[in-house]
Order: sequence, then C-alpha cells, then structure tokens
Amino acid sequence: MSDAAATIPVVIRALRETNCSECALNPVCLPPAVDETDLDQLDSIIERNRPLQRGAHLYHERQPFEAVYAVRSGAVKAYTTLPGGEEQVTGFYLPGEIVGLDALGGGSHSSSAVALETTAICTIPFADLERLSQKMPALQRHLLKLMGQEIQTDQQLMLLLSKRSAEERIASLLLSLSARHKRRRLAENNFRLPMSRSDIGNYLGLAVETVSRVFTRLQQTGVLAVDGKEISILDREQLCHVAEPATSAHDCPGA
Amino acid sequence: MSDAAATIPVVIRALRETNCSECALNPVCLPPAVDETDLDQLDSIIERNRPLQRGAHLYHERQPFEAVYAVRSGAVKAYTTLPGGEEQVTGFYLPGEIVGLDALGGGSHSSSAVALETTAICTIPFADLERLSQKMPALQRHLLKLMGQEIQTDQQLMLLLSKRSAEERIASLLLSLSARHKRRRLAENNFRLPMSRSDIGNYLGLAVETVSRVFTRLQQTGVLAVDGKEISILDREQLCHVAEPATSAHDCPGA
DNA sequence: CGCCAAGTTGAACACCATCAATATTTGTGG
DNA sequence: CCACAAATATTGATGGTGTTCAACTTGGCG
Repeated sequence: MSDAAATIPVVIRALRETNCSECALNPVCLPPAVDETDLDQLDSIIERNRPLQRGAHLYHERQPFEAVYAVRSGAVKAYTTLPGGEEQVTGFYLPGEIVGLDALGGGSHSSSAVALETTAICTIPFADLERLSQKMPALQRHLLKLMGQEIQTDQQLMLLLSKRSAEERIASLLLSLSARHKRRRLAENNFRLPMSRSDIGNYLGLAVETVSRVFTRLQQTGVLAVDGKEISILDREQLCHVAEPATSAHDCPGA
Repeated sequence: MSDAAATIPVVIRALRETNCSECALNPVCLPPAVDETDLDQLDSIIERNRPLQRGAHLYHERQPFEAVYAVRSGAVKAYTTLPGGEEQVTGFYLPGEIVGLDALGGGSHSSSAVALETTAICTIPFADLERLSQKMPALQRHLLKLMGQEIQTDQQLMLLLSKRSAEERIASLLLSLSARHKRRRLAENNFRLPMSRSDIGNYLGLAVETVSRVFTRLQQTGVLAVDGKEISILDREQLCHVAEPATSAHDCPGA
C-alpha cells in the first residue's frame, strides 16, 4: 500500500544507528523515560551486538538474569518449556519493545527468548540499569511502568484464553499487532506475521488447524486478505466486531 | 487435622499487631526486603485501616493509583470488567500477599479489588513507597521482584488456561492455595476456599457447572473431601498427578 | 418458616481438538 | 536455476470435552 514505501528508510536507519538519540525507535523504546541530558548515560550502558539469526536465542530458561533486551528490528518469541516437554509461547516482541523482564521475579529467567527472524537487539545489562535508575527516578518509574504493562498485557491474554472463541482470539491478536505497527508509524493494515501458525496457535491456546481455518474464514468474509504470512486488513471495523462482539462497535482503533 | 490448632493463634496475632516487626506475616510480606534497622521507616508509612467487610472494595478499575495493599487477614479478589459488562477474575490474594501492583503500568488501576470475606489490610501509599525505595536499594529490588513474580504467576495461569483440562486447572488451583497456606505455616491439607464456585470458574475459564462436576469427581475418586467451601486433600500425590499428568510424579510438593 | 443465592445434577448441543490426507512453502544441494 | 526433501499450512471427517439450558437441592439469613 501507499505507506509501505515511507517506512522502508525508517527500518534501515534503525539498523544503522549506534546510539539512542538517533535511533528511529527512540519514541517507543526506553528514551522517553529519561531527560535528553541523561540520554548519553543510558546510551553508554547499552551494548549493540551483531544481529541474531533466526532461531538464535537471547537467553534460555533458568539462565541467570543478566540483562534486558530492546528489540531493534526483527521479532522475538518468548516461551517456557513445560515438564512434559511441550512448549508454551508467552509472548511476541516487536521493535521498540523490551524482552526479559520476566527474570526480575527470581534472579533467573522463567522463559526462553528466540529470534523469529534476523533480529537486531540492544542489550541493557541489568546491574547497570539498576544503578542508573537509582540516580534517575524517571527511569526507575519507567521500569516499573514497563513491568506493569507486561502484567496488563498478560491479563488481557488471560482474558482471551479464558473467555474468547477462536475467532475472537485471532482477531484480537491481529489488532494488537496492527496497533503496535501503527505505534512505529508503519502501515497498520498491511504487515507480515513474523511467527508461524503453530506459534500463534500455541500462544492463543488453539490447534494449528483451527488457526488455519479461522484465517480462511476471515478471508472468505472479506475481513482479511491472507497470503501466507502477509496480512492485509480489508475491513477493520468488521475485524473489531469479530474481536469483541459485545462492544458497541465504533470504538475500533483507527477507522 | 493436627496442625489446624497450632495456626489459630497466628491468625489472631496478625490481626492485633500494629507494626511490621511484630506481625505474624512478617516473613512472607514486605519486611524480608529491608534491613531490620530500616523496618521502622517502612512501618511509619503504612496505614492500618479498620477491617473491610465482605464485598467492600480496596479500589476500583480506572481509579488513580494511590497505594498498594498488603493483605493481613481474609482474602481479596481482583477482577476487570469487560466491555460487554461481564467480569474477568484475574487473581486471588491471601494474607501476606500484595495487591494493586497492576496500576504501576499506567498510573491507574486496570482492575478492581474486593474483599471476599472480612479482610484486614495494610495500605502502603505508593508515593511514600517509591520515595523510600530510592533510599533503600533492597526495597526497590524487592518491588521489582514482586512485579516479576506477578508476571510469572500470570504466565503460569496463561498456561493453565491455554493447555490444561478442567480437572488439571482445578487441581492446580488447589495445590497453589495449599502451598500458599503452607508458606504461612497453616495446614496445607485442610483449608477453606474464600471464593465462590463461580469465582473459581471465572478465574479458570470454566463454567460453574464444570467446577461443580470436577469437585464431585475428585471426591468420588477419593482425592478430596469437599464440604461446601471446606477442602481436605486426602491424596496429595494423586492430586499432583491430576494437576500435571505429564510430570513424572514424585516432584509433588509436600508428601 | 420461607426466601433467595449458591451449588449440584442431568441431557443435548457446540466448538474445537484430533486424526488423516493433501497442498504449499522453504530450504538445500545438484 | 531447478529438483527434491522437509517443514509448514490447508482442508475434511469424526469425536470428545466442556458449555448451555433446565430442573432441582442445599444452605444462609431475614
């Protein structure tokens, strides 16, 4: 669509930048929490490693907690491994979002995090971050805020899992992804799913086949255009209605 | 059972105390996070209000964030109200546990909290707590830790909701309640459910009827003795097996 | 004693999981 | 660049688990 072209330079810039103040993700990452004058201090503790290949891990379950990670480009999946060996996907993280906060609870990670595609990350050693946040109340507050948001996100998901039908769950996920793209000034109606159908099903508590069927149905009813992992939202209002039939419509984000 | 008698004095003491250092919940509440020498500072910011009646609210959804609350006795239910008007229970809080952390995300509460029975609470104004935690790194770390634990608890629940059968969900809830009783040195095999069947169903994503049926079944198989809200765990090992059939048994907490 | 809320039990149905077969995409090496 | 294998995705048929609707029982409290 028309706005896709405009977004390409943003992505490229984000990959190139080596400090927060010039990073394209600046407005959606950590920086809004700190004064401009303090930004260089934050900058100085951040490590920018080379990009991770698809399938490479940021950290593994039970590893000691060393850092939190800001996604710069690509996408990350967090999951836990259950006693029986099965996997439970606990979240997806897109550029500008912070991964690894789960470890604050017990000193070690309660989940693993893996790159879903080639992914660039900023590593923020927790010891440094904690020290810095002592000096900068705004940063400390932001940290707590991020954790609070994680809690709220999780509770939203609990709600989906315990009360919503397959269609409602998938429509909600698509709207969430759409909103997060919009936040980064990317096209909100056209995007690529970084995760497999199987990951989606796992995350939403559905069988792969059900995910597939729902996509097909949403396509047949003209709500979506689906081409593999490429998604186009054709009728956003209808999609909102599918996501929350109870809602009195028209409080549908963006159109 | 035999340990029930030993627990009564603990409960009574907890209600009477007016400072943390003498509170019976001391080992499971905030205090372990701070030096003994700093405990009086924590004490000084805590307000101990008169007990809440059953049905009274600690706070309502969308209310500005003013404080977090430590449950001293009784029990609290947290829930959100969905667009359609339905309720979604997000958690139960027992003595020694902290309620209200959800608001750290956005400055206002994303859920409501209500007393399930007569409940005594300690109110900890957040402004004071934040100020204090600036001065006491251990307290700050503990705050983050509590939030991290909340995240982990939520993720455990997501797991239950997305992958577990009705029996597994209820068995898991009972084991969780049992463990939390044990932590307070109360009988781990005999306790009273503070919440209704309907709350349980709502929390676990099940219909009330299903909850009822599962209780009946667990009773018929000799795993539980159920008398209204009074629960006795008769065969803990079996209950663990119901909760997690995949687990190779014998890593069942307590017996 | 009688009322209302909460809990239990039964029967029919719906939704989604599962199994199975086929199609499509992705990745790899010739 | 094509060919092949493997992984991922789609589609159909069937069945189980839990929901829904309904009737009935129990318990708390005026």
